[in-house]
Amino acid sequence: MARLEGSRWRPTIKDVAAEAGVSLKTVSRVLNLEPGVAAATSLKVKAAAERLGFQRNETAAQLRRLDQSSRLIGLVIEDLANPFYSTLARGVENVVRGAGYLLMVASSDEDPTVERDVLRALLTRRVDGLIIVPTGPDQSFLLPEIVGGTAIVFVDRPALSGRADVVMAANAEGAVQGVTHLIDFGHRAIGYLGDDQVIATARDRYLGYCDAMASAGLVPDEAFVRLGLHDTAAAEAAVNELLEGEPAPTALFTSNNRITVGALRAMRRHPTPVALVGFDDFELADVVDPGITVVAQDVGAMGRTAAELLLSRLRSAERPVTKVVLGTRLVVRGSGERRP
Amino acid sequence: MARLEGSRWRPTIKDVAAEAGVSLKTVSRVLNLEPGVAAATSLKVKAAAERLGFQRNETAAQLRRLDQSSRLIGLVIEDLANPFYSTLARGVENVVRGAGYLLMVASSDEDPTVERDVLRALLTRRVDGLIIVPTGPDQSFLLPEIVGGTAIVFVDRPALSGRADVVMAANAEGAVQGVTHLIDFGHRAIGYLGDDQVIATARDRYLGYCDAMASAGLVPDEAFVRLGLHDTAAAEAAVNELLEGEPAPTALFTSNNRITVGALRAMRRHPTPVALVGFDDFELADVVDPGITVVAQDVGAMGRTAAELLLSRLRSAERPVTKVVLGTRLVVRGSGERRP
DNA sequence: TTGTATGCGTTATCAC
DNA sequence: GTGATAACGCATACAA
Repeated sequence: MARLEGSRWRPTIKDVAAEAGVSLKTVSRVLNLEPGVAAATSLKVKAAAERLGFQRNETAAQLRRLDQSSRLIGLVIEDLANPFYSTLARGVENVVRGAGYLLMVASSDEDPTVERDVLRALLTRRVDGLIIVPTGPDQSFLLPEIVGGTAIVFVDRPALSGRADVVMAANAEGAVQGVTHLIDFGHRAIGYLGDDQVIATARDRYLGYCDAMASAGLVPDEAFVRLGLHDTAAAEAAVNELLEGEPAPTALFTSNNRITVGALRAMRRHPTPVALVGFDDFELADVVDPGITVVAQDVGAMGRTAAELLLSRLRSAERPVTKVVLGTRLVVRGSGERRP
Repeated sequence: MARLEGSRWRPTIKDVAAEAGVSLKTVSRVLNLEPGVAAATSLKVKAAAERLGFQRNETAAQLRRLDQSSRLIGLVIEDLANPFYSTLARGVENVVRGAGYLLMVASSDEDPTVERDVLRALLTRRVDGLIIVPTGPDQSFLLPEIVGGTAIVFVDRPALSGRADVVMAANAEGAVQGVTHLIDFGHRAIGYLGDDQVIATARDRYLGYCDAMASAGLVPDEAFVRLGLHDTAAAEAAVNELLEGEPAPTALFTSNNRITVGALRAMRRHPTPVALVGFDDFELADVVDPGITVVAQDVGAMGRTAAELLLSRLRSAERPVTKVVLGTRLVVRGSGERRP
């Protein structure tokens, strides 16, 4: 097959200037649409640029510009392959690209070390702003960056309370909503499946579960609570255990999309149907039988909101720090309305 | 709430040099781990950098470096929110980040104009390489970039045949496999649901369908073929039409993940069960009842392979152009084994 | 309307 | 071992 020969040479505005027989500055003016260039000169320059296949080196331009802005936004999420985060990322992308920014994405895999590494990498590239799903308990190493002029918005989970903008869901309230729904349908033995409690959303949702139970005068049976489930396989195993227990819960609250999927796998193999409400909506929730009742958050809106906050922060660093809490919505589909 | 004051000043190596009482070049040597610096000097410099919170400006470094490499990879896919592409993206990310590159992602929404715009934006940022799911019929505008030294790998669909590396699935063969499976189970009236035929994968899979039918001595009934379906809603409507027709097909081949989801929605409302085989696996394929038989491709592997090809191209521009075709795998789960 | 000189933050060259 | 100086590709200030 053919070989690719990269000459690795790219024309600069200097080359264009020589080609057009004008000065470097005139080329710069034409390319930046600055006024004060004769129409004929402009045409000459454009033709020369076209002939040479000139393409501006945005990296060099950024270096010299007064504001040093890179028009680059960094996004750090847990896992790009998780539909929750990819939907979030798409929301962010739509807004920032509409404003002329390019998006750099990195997955942290919930590992604070990885998170620090990718953040450092993004910062050395001088991104104008960062949208971060924070991992671990302490993001204070980012404070100097905020002072240094990098805009930062946390999303899904709070961090650097009061020092950076945050967009998140009403996690506790949403969990209360979902668990109360199960209680309203007559359930008392409600199992709870949750992620690692170091994750803020996991803590808040578990609190919501406890609150809802307490409000109904119920005491959660510790045997029905499984925490620290971080993937579908762990959730599947935990649900299997719960359903095989004696007594078994009559209902389950699965507190994120990974856990709900794992639970569905486990429940397929169990003859006795239990009620199920999940936190997070997912694509086929309406297709399985029965449809899965969920506490839905608008993940795309969460991403868009975070991006808008970031852009607004870029425009005015003086705007007061904002925290946006997006409401959740109970979507009734059948699985949550089974009676004990 | 608090206000954020960005002083917008960042220390440079010049500042570090002054702080450490050495020359700029010595700081550079220390930061780049170049040999020939006294241990004491090195410590002094490191301490000064630490005190000032120095962070190298990678953008400036790139500008002066001889190879001008940015350690940036651009990825252009159709839609980041589609699990197929986000899984692909994650595969790419894992490989390139492991090699010290950062990933810039952009969705083209299958629009050639958007594709050109984001590619131009990525190229002005001087990405070292591009991984592209090509949209539209002509990517020849990228040829100068290959010559200019940008490595390019196309993924999922071929482009610039023989001039750039490609990773794709065995689309026609996979479709043959799926449709033949339905034929083997006694189906003759097999409906085909496909995306817009300008998309290479859509064309190839439809060809596979036709081939499989022909091999069995069957003539596809035009009334059973619906093309140009680009989202779940369109697929759902098309399947509704097919299933309400007289006669209706006894089996369906849905040729991508969007279409399969739409078909499942439609089929939920139809009493007569039909057989179904889909192209692309998806997360809950084993959870719905019956499980969905699919022609699966390893999307993560496709992303990883594309990234590895790209890295290898970055290492040697002289390597012959390569085309990798990844096989598909029929996953039997129940929906494709219903008899007419 | 156009051009010259300077500098952004870093790496490269070459001298000491 | 260390440092002065040029240069990367472009924008900026200022001059003509």
